[in-house]
This record gives sequence, C-alpha cells and structure tokens, in this order.
Amino acid sequence: MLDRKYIVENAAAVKQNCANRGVEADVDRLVALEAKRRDLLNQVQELNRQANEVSKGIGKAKDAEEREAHKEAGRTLREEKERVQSEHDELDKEITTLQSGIPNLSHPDAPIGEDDKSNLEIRTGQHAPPEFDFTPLDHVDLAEKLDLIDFEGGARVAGAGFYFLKNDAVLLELALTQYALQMLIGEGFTPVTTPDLAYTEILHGTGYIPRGPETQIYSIENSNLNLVATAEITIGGLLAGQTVDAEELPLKICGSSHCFRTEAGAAGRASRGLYRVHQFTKVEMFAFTLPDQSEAMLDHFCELECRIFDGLGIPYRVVDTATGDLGGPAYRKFDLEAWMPGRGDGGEYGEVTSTSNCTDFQARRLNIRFRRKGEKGTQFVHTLNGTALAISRALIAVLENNQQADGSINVPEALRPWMGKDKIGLP
RNA sequence: GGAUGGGUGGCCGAGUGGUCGAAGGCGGCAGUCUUGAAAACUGCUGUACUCGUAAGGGUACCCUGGGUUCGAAUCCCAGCCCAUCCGCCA
Repeated sequence: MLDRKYIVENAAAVKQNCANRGVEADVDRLVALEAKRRDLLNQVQELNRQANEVSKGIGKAKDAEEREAHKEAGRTLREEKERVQSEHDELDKEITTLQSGIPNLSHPDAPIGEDDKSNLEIRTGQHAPPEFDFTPLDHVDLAEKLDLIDFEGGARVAGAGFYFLKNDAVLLELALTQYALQMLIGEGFTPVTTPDLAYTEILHGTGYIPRGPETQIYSIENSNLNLVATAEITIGGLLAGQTVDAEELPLKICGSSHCFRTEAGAAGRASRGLYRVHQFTKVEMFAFTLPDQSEAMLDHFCELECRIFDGLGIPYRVVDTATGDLGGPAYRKFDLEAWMPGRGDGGEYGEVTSTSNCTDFQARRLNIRFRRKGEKGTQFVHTLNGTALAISRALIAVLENNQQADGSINVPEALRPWMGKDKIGLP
C-alpha cells in the first residue's frame, strides 16, 4: 500500500505510474475523498475536545442543576461526534479500498511496457542450452519412463494439478532443498520452516487477496486461515506489527514451505506436467532492510539465484520485469527463466524464480517499522523476496537439461552429495 | 475436545469509573561524581494522526468489536489470541 499523503501530494506521478503498469485506479477520487475525510477528522477531534472539557467540568459544578446542564451538553456533543465519526469511517473505508488498488511505485530503470513482452533480458547464465544428438523428451515423458512422478495418483486423491513425487524425484526434491538452504545459510540467512497456513490479514498485508472471485488462494472454511501461496506471506508476516531496531537490519531469512495455488483459469500445453501445479515446495529468500539497503539487497538476491542455477548447470536468462508485469507490491522485479528443452517446440525459457523489491509497500500494510537510536519516531522497513528454488519448476529444468540418449538423467554435481548417486537410471 | 488463568508502554509489572498516557522497576539517553570505568545520585525517555512557518496546541490508542455512562484500562456482552493442566494424538 502506498502512503495516503504521498498519493495526495504526488497524484500526477501516481496516475502516470498506474498507467505504466496498466492498472485502473481512481486516484482523483481518492484525493477528493481524502480532503473531505481530513475535514471530518478535524471536526471529530474538535467535538471530542469540547466533550472532554465538559466532562472535566462536572466535578467542579457547584450544584445539581449545573451538573445536569453539563451532562446534557456532554450528551449532545458525543452524539454529534458519533454522527461525524461514522461519516468519517465510511469515507475512510472507501479510501482504503481505493488505496489498496494502487500499485507500488516503479523503479525508474524498470522497462515500461504493458506485459512480459517488454521484459528486458539483462544477463544469461554460465551454461549454454544443451545440444542433443537425439530428440529430447519433456519432463512428463521422462518422469513416466523413469517412474518419478505419479500424476494420475495425484488426480485421484486431490484432482488435476496434484501429483506424487516418486522414487528418485523425492530424493531430488530433498537434495534441491538441501542445496539451496546450505548455500543461503552460508550467506547469512536464518533458515526457517514456516506455517503453511496464515491469517487473511497477513495475506492482505503481503498483497495477496484471498476469498475474492479471482483469488489464487485456497481458504479454510469457517476460519480466518488460508493455505499460503508462498513463504513470502508467512515470513513477511513474521514481524507484522513489530518495531525493530535499525541495527538489527538487514534481516535475511530463508524459509522452506509448501505453496498452494488454485491457478484458476490456467491450463494447456504451457502448463503441462509440473509447470503449473496446485502444490509445490519452495525455498524462499526474504529480507527486511533499511530503505537505503533494499536496492543492493535485490541485486544480492538476484546474484544468489544465478549462483544456484549456475551451480546446477542449468542454462537461463534473467529479465528485468516490465512495469505492466510487476504485480502490485513490487517496485522492481527480476525473473530468472531457465531453459527447458522439452517446452514448446525445441525448447523454451520458463520462469523458475522471481525476486522483488517491495520497498515499504508491504511493510505499511503489515505495519513493520524500525527505530533509529537517538531518533524520534519510526519508519517502515523495506521488504524483499526472492525464490531460491521452486522445486517443481526446478525439477523440470534439472530433468530435461540432464537427460541422456539412453533415457537416464545425470544428477548435477552439486546435488550428488545429497542424492547419494550421480545418475537416475531406468527402473 | 474439557478445565483454569491471562492479554496494560521497548521489557517486567501495578492500577479504587473522573485528577490515568497510565505507579513502580528494568532497559535506553543526558548529566553530576571519577584519571577512566563501574557504582551511586539527578533529569529525560511511547506511537500514530492532526492543527500550526515555528514555538506549541489538540485527538486517539491499556487484545478486538459492541454496550452502559456526562466520563471506561477499570463495569457489562461477544469474539480473538496466549499460557498451563487433563484427554487424544504424529
């Protein structure tokens, strides 16, 4: 959420930003309503002040008659205050709704464009896409041959989009998790495993909208809980309502969680197999920083993602995400797209990680502040998130890029210590 | 699931319907003393919003939401959360 005062004082810039991001938001109405709301707020405060004064005078009243007169005056003032207050509260609610619809500001260097076609490639990985002297299979066929994934079983139990990992795929998931966590711990992250459910307010705070018609979130009936779509939600919520000392920042946390997504309306070839599923495991990076640390932290996160995929020997490119493709909370976002030989005709890049600097957009909603020693008041922290490894999509890249002519899969060097083998062979 | 006890400032912890933004302690900051430090002593020390160029006013906030009252941290109702014990259980 952007700051109200900021929106009012920079309405033109905010409107331009909405246009760049392809977001419809009635900024003018917000500005008008906010002026009115302020006026009402002042009235409420003045009425309260008068009522307080009257109440204080009651003890000093010299006789019963005067006391009664004071009481009556107090009653009238409080009633009037109630009236103005409820008018104010209604406006406040509407403004908050408008405000929630306004996306974060955008980094001046973020490419301007309405969708991912405007994303700008900014770097590529150490490894070039592999040349096969045979026709490579996609991960669904590979998994079938090697008995690694049971999609039918998943569908039987929970419907399309669910799956059982099987045999060496299970070890691969654990190996990938270990590989990522070990690297991040080495980089000073505090590892956590997080709840897989979170309160609706926490989802809202991080910019997710559960329980709407277009929601991507599973909710638990008769409760205020939702299955999380990413550990970003729970780790961000970890400090909700807290004020931390500036010296404690930046705080780097990495978490492993399950991720649940309804993926309403998504189907087709591009989401075959593991690419778009309702549940997967993900190792997530998260940081709470001082405002002047967040840009460097975003580069750091991007760097780590590259290191993780270079370490796995997977070819990739990194794109600077266009304004229209940023999503609400992100100020700037880098996506890492891995080469998937089985995707499309002859291979395509597919998004495997995403790292965003959300500046104070999430922190404002979550009310996460920091205090500098010796300074009055508090400020909002900046939050950043980045995928270290989304296991399901990483599996696609690992399986497809490392397939051999004989149908086996070479286990990437970096995973061998955790896998206990260097080849996934035919059963 | 059952029973009980709780939710008060950065933390601990008191609080009789008005003088309570809230005792006291701890912590923090500044000062006195000291060669320096510690100790001791003295003073200061919440947040947000709002009015004001400023100095400085004002309003709100004692888990949340309602209610009673001229007036609620305090009384009433509902809810949420936490802790402990019992039961069940990985």
